[in-house]
Amino acid sequence: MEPVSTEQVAAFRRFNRYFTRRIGVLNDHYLGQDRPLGEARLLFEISENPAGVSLRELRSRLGLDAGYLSRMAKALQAQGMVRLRTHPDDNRLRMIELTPAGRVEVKEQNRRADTLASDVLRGLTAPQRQQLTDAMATARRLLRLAAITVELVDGHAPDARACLDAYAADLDARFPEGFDKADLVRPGQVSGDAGAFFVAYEEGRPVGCGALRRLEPGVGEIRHVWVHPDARRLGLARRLLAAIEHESLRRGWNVVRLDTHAVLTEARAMYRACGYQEIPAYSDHVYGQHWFEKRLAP
Amino acid sequence: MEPVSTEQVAAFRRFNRYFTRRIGVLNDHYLGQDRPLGEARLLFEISENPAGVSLRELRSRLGLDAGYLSRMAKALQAQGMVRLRTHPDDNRLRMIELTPAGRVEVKEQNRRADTLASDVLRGLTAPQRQQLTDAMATARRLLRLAAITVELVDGHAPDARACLDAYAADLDARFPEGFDKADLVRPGQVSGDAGAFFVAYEEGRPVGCGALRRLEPGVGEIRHVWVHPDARRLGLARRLLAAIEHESLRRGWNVVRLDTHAVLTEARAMYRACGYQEIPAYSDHVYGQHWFEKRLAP
DNA sequence: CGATTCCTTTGACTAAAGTCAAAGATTATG
DNA sequence: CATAATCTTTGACTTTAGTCAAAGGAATCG
Repeated sequence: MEPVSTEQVAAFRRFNRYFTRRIGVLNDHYLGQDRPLGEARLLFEISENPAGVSLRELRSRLGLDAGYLSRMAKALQAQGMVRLRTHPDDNRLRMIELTPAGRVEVKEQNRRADTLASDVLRGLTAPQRQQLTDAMATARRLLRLAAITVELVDGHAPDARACLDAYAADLDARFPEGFDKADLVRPGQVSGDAGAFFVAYEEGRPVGCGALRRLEPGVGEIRHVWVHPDARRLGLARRLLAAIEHESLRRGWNVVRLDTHAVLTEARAMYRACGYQEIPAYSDHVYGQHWFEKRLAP
Repeated sequence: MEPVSTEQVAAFRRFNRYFTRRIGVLNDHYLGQDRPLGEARLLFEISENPAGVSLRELRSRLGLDAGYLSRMAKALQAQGMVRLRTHPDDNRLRMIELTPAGRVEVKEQNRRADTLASDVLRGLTAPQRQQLTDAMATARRLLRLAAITVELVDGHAPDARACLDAYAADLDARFPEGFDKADLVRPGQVSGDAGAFFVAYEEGRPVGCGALRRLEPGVGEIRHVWVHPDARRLGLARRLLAAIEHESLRRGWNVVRLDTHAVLTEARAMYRACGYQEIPAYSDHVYGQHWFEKRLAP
C-alpha cells in the first residue's frame, strides 16, 4: 500500500481541528444544555431504536462502563424519560425505551441540532450550501469506506450465514420469480481449498460479503457479492471484488467468472467498470442470465 | 435570505454526528493519553503562538474560566512544560510560552494526531484519499466563510484603521512603486452621509474590509477592498463587494465605480466576474490603472 | 445438575471539569 | 489623584465522568 502523503495528512488534520473546535464544541454545548452530556447522548442513542434496546447493546455501542450506564439509565428513569423492563426471552438483559416525555425531550434536542445546522448554512448562498453539504456527504462516504474492513472468514461462520440470508432475502424481493435459498453456496464450497468467503465489517457489524469457489483448474467463480442497503454507494462492492480477486490470484486461479441476473443492472455496470467482459454462458445457474469473465493480472 | 432546505440540514447533521462520533472521540482519546484533555488542549493552543500568548487571550479563545485556566497553567508550569512571565507593557497580564520540554511534548501530540489521520487515509486508495482531503478542504473553506460576518463600522473605528494599515502594507509590498498611505481614504470620507466602511470578522478578528464613498450624485466609489492573507480563497471579497453594493443601493447611488492597479490581476478578474465593466479613467488616483463600473439592479 | 459464563446492580472510589466569589495588584479614566 | 475597570490568583466548592470489584440472578454448556 502506498504511503500517505504528508500534504493529505495535513489537510485532514486542518479540517479535523477546525471542525471539532467550531462545530463539535457548539454541538456538545447545545446537546448538554439541560442535562449532562452523557445522559443526552444516551437519550439520543435510545431514540434511534424506537422498539427499545438492551443495555448490553448500548454499552458496546457507546463504549460505556456497565456500572456507569446502569446509573445513567436509572437517572433517566427517575426523570421519567425512559422505561426499563427485562427482555422477554432472556431475563438477564434489560431493555430500555423512551417514554412519551422522553420522545418530547429528544424532539427538542433534535430541534436544537437543526437550529445549529441551519444557522451555519444560513451564512452561505444557495449554491454554496449545496457545495458544503455535498462535500460533507462525500467526506462521510469516504470516511465510512475507510473504516470498513474486509475479512476472510470460514464459510460456516455465523456472520457469513447471516450475510447470505440477507442476500437471499434481498434477491427474493428483487427477482420477479423470487429467489430460492437452495442456490446459495454450501459452507464447504467456500472454505479451505475449495474456496473462500469474505465478510465486510463496519463498526463490528457485517455489512457485505462475497464468495470465491473453485470452478475448474485455474478458474475461480465469484458468487454472492452483496452489500447491506445501509452501506451501498460507498464503493464497498469494488473492495469486496478486489479482495476476492486477490485471493483468487494467490491460489493461482488466474481467471475468474461470475454470472448475474438481468434485473441487477447496476451490478452489471460495476463488473464492466471493473474490467469484466461479458462471455457466453459457462453454467446453468437458475438465476444466471449474464456471464462475465476477467483475466487477473499477477 | 432563502430558507435552508431540510435535506441540507439533514446532510449537515448526518456528517456532524458521524464525524464527532468517529474522529472526534478518537482524537480526544489520543490527545488525552498522558495528561487531562483540558491541559493537552491548552498546551496545543499555546504552541500555536511561538512568541507566547497572554492568559487573557487564551481565556477568550478557549472560553475557559479564569480560575480554571490559572490552575491549569500552574500545573503545566510545575510539569516544566511552560514558562510564565508578566507582560512587559502591562503587568496585569501574564504571558505563557512553551519550554523546550513543552515543545517536545507538543511534537509528540502532533505525531499522534498525524498517526490517526494516516491510519484513516490508509484505508483508501490514492484517488479516494485525494477525494476525501479535497472534500474536507472544501467543507472547511465553506464553514469558515459561513462564520465570517461583514459589519458596517465607523470609519474611525480601530478595526477599520487596522485593516487599512494591513491593506497599505500589503500593497506596499506588491506594487513595484510601493504604496503611500496618503492615498487611503480619510475616516470622514467613509462615515455618515459621505460613505460607509465594512469590516469582515472571523471569530472576533478583523480579516477584511471595504469602503464606499460618494463620488458624485447617484454614483458611489468602492475603495480598499482587502482580505487578510489567512482568509483568502474563501470567497470573502465577493461578500464584501455584495455588502458595499447593497449599501450603495440603499443610499440611492445606483452606479458604483472603482479603480485598481495593474498588478492586481486576480482583483480585475473578480470584478469582471461580479458584473463590473471596464470603463475609461474617471479619476486620477495615483495607483489607478484600470477603471470599472457597475450599474446596480434595485 | 453443577460449573461457568453473562448481564446488571450497587458500593466505594478517583480524577477531571467547571463555577463562584473574594482579594490583591495594575492600569485606565474622568 | 481618586475611582473604576482589568487581570490573575486562591479558596471553597459542585457536578460530571469514569473505574473497579463484589454480588446476585439468569442462561448456557458439558
